[in-house]
Amino acid sequence: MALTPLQQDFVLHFGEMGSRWGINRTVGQIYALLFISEHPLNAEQIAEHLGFSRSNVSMGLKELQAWNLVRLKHLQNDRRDYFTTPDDLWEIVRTLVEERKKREIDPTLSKLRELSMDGQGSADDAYAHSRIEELRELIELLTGWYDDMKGLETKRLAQMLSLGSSIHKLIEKSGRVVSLPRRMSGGTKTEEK
Amino acid sequence: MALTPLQQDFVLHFGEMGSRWGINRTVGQIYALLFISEHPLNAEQIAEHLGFSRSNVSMGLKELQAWNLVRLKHLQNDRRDYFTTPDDLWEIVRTLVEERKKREIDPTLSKLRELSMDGQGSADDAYAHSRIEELRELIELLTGWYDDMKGLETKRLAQMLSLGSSIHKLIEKSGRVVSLPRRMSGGTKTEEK
DNA sequence: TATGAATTTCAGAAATTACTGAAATCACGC
DNA sequence: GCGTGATTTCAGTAATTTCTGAAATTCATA
Repeated sequence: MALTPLQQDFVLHFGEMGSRWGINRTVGQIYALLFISEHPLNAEQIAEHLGFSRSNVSMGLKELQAWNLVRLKHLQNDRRDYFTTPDDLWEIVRTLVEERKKREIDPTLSKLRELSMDGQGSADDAYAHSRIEELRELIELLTGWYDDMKGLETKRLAQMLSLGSSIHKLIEKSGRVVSLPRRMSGGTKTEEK
Repeated sequence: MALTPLQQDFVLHFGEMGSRWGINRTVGQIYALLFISEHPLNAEQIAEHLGFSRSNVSMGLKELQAWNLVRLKHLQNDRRDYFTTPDDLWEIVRTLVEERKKREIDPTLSKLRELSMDGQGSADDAYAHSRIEELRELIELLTGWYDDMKGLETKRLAQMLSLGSSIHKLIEKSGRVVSLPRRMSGGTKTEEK
């Protein structure tokens, strides 16, 4: 029942990193444990492995469910909930990015749009307004790109990642027309430094 | 000396978001204030604008300097330190990504490499080891892509972002050879679901 | 609808993190 | 070096977050 040293080390690392990732130690460890467990685990098993109270595990699992990072399974003749992480790592990454965007970017983008509307007149706000506007445009560009990319099937995505920046040579070869940016009129002010 | 409502709103929003971004309220507000201030500010001005203690501002600025997110300026006949954010938003984004990677990804990648070496024998660890290895490979792919992209000049980067996923059509047209992935032998197992 | 296992909720305790004011340090002009 | 102002450090306090055990709730089955 006890964890091997390898498992122990992995789980503890994720616990420590938790704080940097904006989750707490418990949640990090629970996720790590599920990630490297071949079979689904129920809350009690998790509590036992990690030495947390049952209620703490319950809260941690709730948090992970809110992040959409765990899957719920049921076994025959056992009404306890069993948890796993998706087998497909790409799915995990997609979820992680999506959820972080939702929590960390989207609220700010809304706020920027709002401020951008509000703050148009006043001369006192001229500079602040232009900065906010610039920031908004940049974030719109980045999230627009992301929204576009997330639709790609995994195979193509991996392909593009492998190509890396050398893709830009393809853009050049393609006649450098760079088919008018789809998304934004002018794009952000791209002054090269 | 007081902030306009627009500035106030912006600053408070960044303070609130701070916790989600893994920084604290103070640091978030200081950064926001510097970001929308046309001219550099010294620590005392910041403390005054935001209503924090002088020492808190000092710590906040230290943190922002550790993140490499502020620039230090000096004015004629004034030995106080004045702070600004870079004019170029792209530079800010690059710094942000780089620093977050350094804090949030790199330590985990090191750990995964270590565990990947350690945990090779034991049958008990077979599954955990394969999961760890898979995760390591995926992160290597992603960070490799990032390392490659970060060298691009801003103009090209913005161009690629505007193109979004339609780039993949260029890859196809280019003869679909997809010049052997530069970085990894096989790439992560790309099973399409 | 009563039972009991599984799970969640929640109030308080414990731990961590943020913030302050006072004292210490630093750095520059004299 | 000495004095003055700017900045940092730091120990104590405040605020926040995490964690626990006990009580409440849920829910399948008898």
